[in-house]
Amino acid sequence: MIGNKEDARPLMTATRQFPWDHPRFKSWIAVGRACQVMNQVLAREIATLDIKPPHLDILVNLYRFEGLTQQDLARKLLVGRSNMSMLLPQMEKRGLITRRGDDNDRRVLRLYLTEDGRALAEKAMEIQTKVIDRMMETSTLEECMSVANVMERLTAALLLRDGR
Amino acid sequence: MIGNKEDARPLMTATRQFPWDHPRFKSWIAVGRACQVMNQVLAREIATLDIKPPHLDILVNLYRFEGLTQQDLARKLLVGRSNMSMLLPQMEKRGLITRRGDDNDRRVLRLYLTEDGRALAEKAMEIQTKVIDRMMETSTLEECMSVANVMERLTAALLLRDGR
DNA sequence: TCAATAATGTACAAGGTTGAACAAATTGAC
DNA sequence: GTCAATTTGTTCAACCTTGTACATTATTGA
Repeated sequence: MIGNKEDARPLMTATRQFPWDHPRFKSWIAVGRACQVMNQVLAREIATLDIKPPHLDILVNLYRFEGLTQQDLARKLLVGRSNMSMLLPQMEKRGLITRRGDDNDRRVLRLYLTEDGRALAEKAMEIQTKVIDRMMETSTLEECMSVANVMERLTAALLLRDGR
Repeated sequence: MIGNKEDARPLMTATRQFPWDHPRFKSWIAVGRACQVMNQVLAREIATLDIKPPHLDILVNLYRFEGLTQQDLARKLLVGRSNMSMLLPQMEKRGLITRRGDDNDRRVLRLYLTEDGRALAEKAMEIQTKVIDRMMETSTLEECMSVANVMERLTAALLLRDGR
């Protein structure tokens, strides 16, 4: 025989293992892409309200948790304090939120939605819900819950391991 | 009877349905958070190579698909052309890539990794793979593949529906 | 009580991302 | 062949995000 099995095998198994061939790698890349597309679509949709994703996140969180401090909010959104210091004054000037000092701790500013802010938040959440529904309707509820499960485990693991 | 069944029911069903109570909404929020944490951890890890996530994406894609044009690359990464026009000259100055004009179409610039770029890409991909593995090891391979499946369907649906 | 330490919010510089306007090159229709 | 429409890459201004340094206020411990 000119080419026996021992000759051929190494050529196959020696082929470099590229990251993009790993199932976990591929899986995560898909997640990243989905997120990116999602954010772009969401950004386009809420542009009709003249806000962007970061403002949406702020509105939703203040709608849900009134009286948060800037630090609390930054932690919830996983961004830096300085980020809040840039965005919140804008939104205050625009009449969407108010910042009131706390009497017990004069370092902190507590955040509240104004009437306009609350109304805008509701409109924005309606849009957001519609986009998410449109997106996730390609999956069963069972799949959605499985995805949520995986993501929560994974986030917890990473946060525990690598601090914030 | 003072309170019959018809009285009680409305009080239950009339409670406002908040977006964050919808399984699909919650699921998606979990995905977004996971992505955010992941990118932050990845950014910290590859900072040792003095690059940031966007540079990593570029390196990996050029490693895999040599001779892409700037437009091709931008489309793959789902970013604007102008973004590439800002980042690529930096990377060229740094000696990681070369940009050569195409003789058949003198508008386009084709992109190639240099030796340094290729070496850096390999180091970066190693780090990226390690981070992803660490993150996804909280899930079974089966779950990973299910997640990938959901994400791909969802991305396709959104891209088809809302253009790029 | 008083000093060291920590927490909160701000200011600023640096850098990534975008969209619009632009020049150069290609394509297609007539 | 010629002119309009399209494609590619660049420039620019605007905005978001980050990290660092800073001032102010709380908390802790001698």
